[in-house]
Amino acid sequence: MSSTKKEKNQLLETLIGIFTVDKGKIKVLLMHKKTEPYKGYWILPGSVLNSDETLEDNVTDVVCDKLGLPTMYIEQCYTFSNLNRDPDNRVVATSFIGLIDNITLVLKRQEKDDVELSWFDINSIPKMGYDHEKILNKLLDYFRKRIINSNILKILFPSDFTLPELQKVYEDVLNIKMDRRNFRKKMINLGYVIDTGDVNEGYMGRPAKLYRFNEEIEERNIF
Amino acid sequence: MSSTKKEKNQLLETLIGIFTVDKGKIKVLLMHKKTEPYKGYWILPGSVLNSDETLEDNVTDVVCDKLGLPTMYIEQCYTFSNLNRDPDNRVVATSFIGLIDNITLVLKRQEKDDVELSWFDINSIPKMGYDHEKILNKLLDYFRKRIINSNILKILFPSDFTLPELQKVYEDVLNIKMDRRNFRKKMINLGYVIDTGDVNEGYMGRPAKLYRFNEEIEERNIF
DNA sequence: GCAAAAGTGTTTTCAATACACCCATGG
DNA sequence: CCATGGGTGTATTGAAAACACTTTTGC
Repeated sequence: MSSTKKEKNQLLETLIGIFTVDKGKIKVLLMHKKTEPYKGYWILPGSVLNSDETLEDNVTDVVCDKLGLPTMYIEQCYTFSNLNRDPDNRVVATSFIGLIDNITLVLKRQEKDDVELSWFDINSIPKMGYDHEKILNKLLDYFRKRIINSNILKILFPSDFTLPELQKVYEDVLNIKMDRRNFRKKMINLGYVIDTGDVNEGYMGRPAKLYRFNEEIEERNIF
Repeated sequence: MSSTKKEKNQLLETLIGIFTVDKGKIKVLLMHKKTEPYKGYWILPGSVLNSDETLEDNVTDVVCDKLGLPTMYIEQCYTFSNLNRDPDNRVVATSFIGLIDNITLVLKRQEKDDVELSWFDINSIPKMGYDHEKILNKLLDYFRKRIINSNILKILFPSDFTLPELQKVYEDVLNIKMDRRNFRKKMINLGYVIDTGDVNEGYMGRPAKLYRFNEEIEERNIF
């Protein structure tokens, strides 16, 4: 609302949508805003760019220092420059996606008690502050395209996984249904995944075989 | 882009790679720099962002006012933030591709005598100033991806064209060779182009049929 | 009639799709 | 033995790829 105390001409900020897979669902990490404007709303984590760092360095710093997460894979998505994005200043935002697998996340996460973070299912996003819902939607579009035209999901499935697990995530993100047999054929015959020889015991029903992504495969359309 | 007298903390600029098709070749429009630094080098057109405009508005203004070109189709590509991009200031650059067909270009272009512009074949780029060669390469990568996963080339072929012409451009940009029969089959059978019923007379050899892009086709992978 | 450039048809291969039954485990 | 979930095979369709000869024009 008011041009309160910030310096003028604060120009560039980063915003990051961090995605992980938890129990077969894609989640995004959002931050609860504790000050006006948009107090009580959820926002994408981010930070104003300093003059001595690149956007990518800034994002990595935000991830590590502010959120207490390990360094992760990031990709730049889009730069937003609408005049009224921020009620106080003219701020241009460059958005990123960040991907981290749940195992690394749990192992290397350091709790920060000055920020309230929460993981949201990408199909039920809460009320967001600023234009962050629009930005998150663009990040999701970008993520979906990357999932279709690459095997980027391997970053979220680094260790042994089952094909039904993987299929559920593809179906969840792309919002489609796939035939189990055809999915297996594609993944195995086209060489995207490799049978580890192990099985996933201790669950209901027949144990599933465990696979890992084939690192040798070139970047190309999967769906 | 800057000279030695600008204010500090000049933060954000736009850069645009404008592409057109001329005589079956893709060309990019570059500007000859007349002042230090990088005097005599070629650079991508662009301009510093004002606080009262979006990046997209800024690009459109550059295109119209500085270059004397008609408003054209643009897409944002990538934002570059290396610290040493510009020797004088810390400048972050958001890059765009611009596409315009040669007929509209010739009809609506207004000459500006304060800038020296030249079209370069994308396969023989001159020595460029700043980090613009790196940025142009990224723009070309982006453009190639868009050509593969959409029928964006239709913007450069708005009026009647022949399939051999179109094929040559695909081959030129993607640096591949295609079979004439298979190319025709794809374009016609999958509905990307429509036979206008006219033919291209007055050239050597058998006259070629004229086609136009099918506007009804949804965005999807072509190659 | 010949040079130049464009048009055309067939076969093979392989991924995409559709579809129904059997298998391994836990309780 | 039954409920749960995972694994498997076959037939069809359609695009991709490979490949050589004929047609239309200008000169």
